[in-house]
Formats: sequence, C-alpha cells, structure tokens
Amino acid sequence: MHGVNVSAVTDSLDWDHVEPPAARRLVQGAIDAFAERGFQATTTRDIASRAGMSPAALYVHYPSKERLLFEISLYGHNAALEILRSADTGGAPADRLRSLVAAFTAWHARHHTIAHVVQYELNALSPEHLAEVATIRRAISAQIEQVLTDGVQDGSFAVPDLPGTTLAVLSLSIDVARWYTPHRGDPDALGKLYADLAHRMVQA
Amino acid sequence: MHGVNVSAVTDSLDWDHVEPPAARRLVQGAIDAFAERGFQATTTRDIASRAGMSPAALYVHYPSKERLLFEISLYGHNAALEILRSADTGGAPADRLRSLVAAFTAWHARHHTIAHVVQYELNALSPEHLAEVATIRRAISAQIEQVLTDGVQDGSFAVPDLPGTTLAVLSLSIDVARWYTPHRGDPDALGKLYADLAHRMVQA
DNA sequence: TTTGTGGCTAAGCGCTTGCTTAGCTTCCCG
DNA sequence: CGGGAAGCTAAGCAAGCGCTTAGCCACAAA
Repeated sequence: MHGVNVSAVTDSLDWDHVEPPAARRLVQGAIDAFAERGFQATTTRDIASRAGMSPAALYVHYPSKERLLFEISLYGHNAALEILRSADTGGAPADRLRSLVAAFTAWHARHHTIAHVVQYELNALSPEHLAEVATIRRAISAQIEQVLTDGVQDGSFAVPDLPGTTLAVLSLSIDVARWYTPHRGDPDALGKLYADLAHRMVQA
Repeated sequence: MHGVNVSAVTDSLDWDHVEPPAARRLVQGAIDAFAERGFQATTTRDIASRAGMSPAALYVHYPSKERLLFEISLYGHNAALEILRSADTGGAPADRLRSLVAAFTAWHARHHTIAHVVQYELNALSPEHLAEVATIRRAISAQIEQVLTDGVQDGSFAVPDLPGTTLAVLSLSIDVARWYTPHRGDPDALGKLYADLAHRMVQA
C-alpha cells in the first residue's frame, strides 16, 4: 500500500502481458470485484472505479463486461495448466502425483482470488468462450488422469474407479478456491498436506 | 413427469412444511433458478413465472427475494446436518467415518440443485441470515471432526493435521454439488467411492 | 346479505444496469 | 506548426430491476 501498483486483494500473478497499464488496472479491479461479489453482482461502474477511471473508459479497452471476464478466465486457466505441467518432472508416479497435487493446491490457495473466478464464474461466460476454456479444463484433468494411469500400470497405485478418483483428486484442490483465505495458513504447507492425502487415496 | 407435483429440476427433498402450496411452488422455482443462474442473475419475474403466477404474488408469501433464499438455505443446511447425524450410528471410527462420508456425499449428489444453492449462494445472504446459517455449518464440521478425533484417540486413524484434514474430507463431499449431474452416475455409488477415499486418507 | 380475509393481477414507480455518444485533451510524427 | 490517433470524461439512453399500489374475486363467518 505504499503506492506500489498492486491492488489490495489481487495476488501476484503477473498480468504484464496486458497492455496498456490502464487495461491491466481494469483486469485487476475486475478480478477483485468478481471474486468478491460474483460476475453478475459486479457493475461496470464498480470495476472502472477500482481502476480509477470513469465507466465509459472501460469500453476503450474491452468491448463488454463478459469479454473482460473471458480474458481473466482464459489466462487463469492457462496459468493453472502451466503450473501442473511444470510440476510434472517425471520419476515414480507417486512422486509425480505428490508434486502435481502440491503445486495445483498451492496455486489455488496463493491465487485464490483468480482461482475463484476461474472455478466459479464459468456459467457467466458466453457459450463460445466457455467452450474455449473447457478444452483447457480437459487438459488439466488429463494431466492428473495420466499420472494415475501410470501408477496403476506399474502397480504402485490401486484405483478401482479411475475417472471418479481423478475427479476427486482435482476436486480437492479446486475446492480450496472456495474456502481459502490468507489466515488459513501457508499455501505450500497446504499443498504438502493435500499431496499426502491424495497419495494415500490411491496408493496400493 | 406424469403430472406429479414435482418440478423438472428440483429433486425429491420434501418441502411439505411450506404452506400454502403456492409458497412451495415459489420455493421450488427459486431453487431451480438459483442453482441454474445464481441468485443475482435470477429475477423475481423468473421465479414467479416458474411458479405460474405474477411477479407481485411472490410478495404475498415472502417479503423479499433474499428472504426466499434464506428460507431455502436454512432448510437445506438443516437437512444436510440431519443426514450427517442420522448416519452416525456408532461403532468403530472407521465405520462411522465411512457412513458419514457416504451419506453426506450421496446427499450432495442426489440433491445437487439444493446443495448448489446451499454451498455457493452464501454471500448473497444478509449478514444476519448468514450468521444463522454459519452455526449450522459449524455443527456439520464438528460432526466430522469428532469422528476423526475418536479415530486418532483409539489409534485407528493417523491424522497429523486435524483441522486441515477435517476441511479436506468435508471439501470432497461439498465440491460434488459443483460438478454433479445425474448422468455422472448413482449417488450411492459415488458415496461409497468417497467413503473409501476418505477412509484411506486417514487410516493409520 | 354483509363483512372481512387470503390470494391473486395489472400497472407502474424509482432506480440501476450495460453500454453509447459527443467531445475534450495529450502527445507523437511529419 | 498541423493532424490524427489514443485515452479519457460527462451525460445520457433504453431496458430491466426489486418491489409497491390499488383493486378484483372467491369464500367463510356473522
């Protein structure tokens, strides 16, 4: 709060690719507002005032409120997928699963404002935008499922219901975005706990 | 669908205590609408038309749209707590945990429309109504925590982080309300799977 | 028959919504 | 110095919002 260009709520996910700076301020204001009140309850006047400008200025940078949400949702989904992919460093399935779950969970805690928008504002997207985001979601799910499959194949995991268990593991991490607040503790510690729980769910 | 008084979406949770029938139709219409679009995106005209009446008629039975949500949320929370309590039949902690998780999970699947409203429309409640509902939520959480505590005490469970694990177990079931649709399979089968996963998360 | 009450509708009020228009300023490039 | 683009604001428009008002009708009690 010392004049640094960081909003009160938005976390440190970098939006450097958003230009010009005024557009970036809009994105950050929108994330805070969407996470706080939900898309439908957020007004364009609210977003604009968080970015320090008049309501009309929003439309210089984005053609609609929905488009602003889409931009946020798309980038957020890509960031989440990227986190998962870079956490999959190879090795034994057990180690890979722990690494994936730890990273995915910690991401949802650390970036819980964006994660909240990503996970809970899907049905405010237009059908076309939802479809685009859904392909990323399938890739996220596939990343987890692959590790479980590998673990079953080499005998280190026992998973009677593969799709159901995949969904459960994802579910555990995703739900963090619903309840997490900073006073709930360190994101990395939570990641380790959840990695442990997920591993125990599947180990042979 | 043979003229029986059941809406297209609302599940079989009985709202017999809501009188007169017109008020019950409003509640069922509101549940469907809130679950489908969210509280903020739902109009009183939409709710009223689902109940087959004019917008003004809603205010004969409820003083505001928020009050309608509160009535639904309160009853839904109580129903969820009741499910948990009646599933806690005693015996070994492992059996109790499995029974609780199976029942709680199956409830969220079977009644996923109401569950969605219960779990994801909390911040549309007034502060006073939210506080009232929060006490029920604490009771739900305490019910799970007690079983875990008992299991740790008799040595059948190994739980390094009790509050974190309690939250995780609850989280798993609650998140079902986010993604479940009837084509995802039988609620009871899902309950069994989740009981299994939860048990493996904590067993010594 | 009168009176009152519960349940409803047509109409509409005051306000807010997402978004548009018209026009202003600033700055870059020739 | 001239001109156009980029970025912004004040004002406002049409539509839709939650909710209210006034009054109608069916029916039960007196």
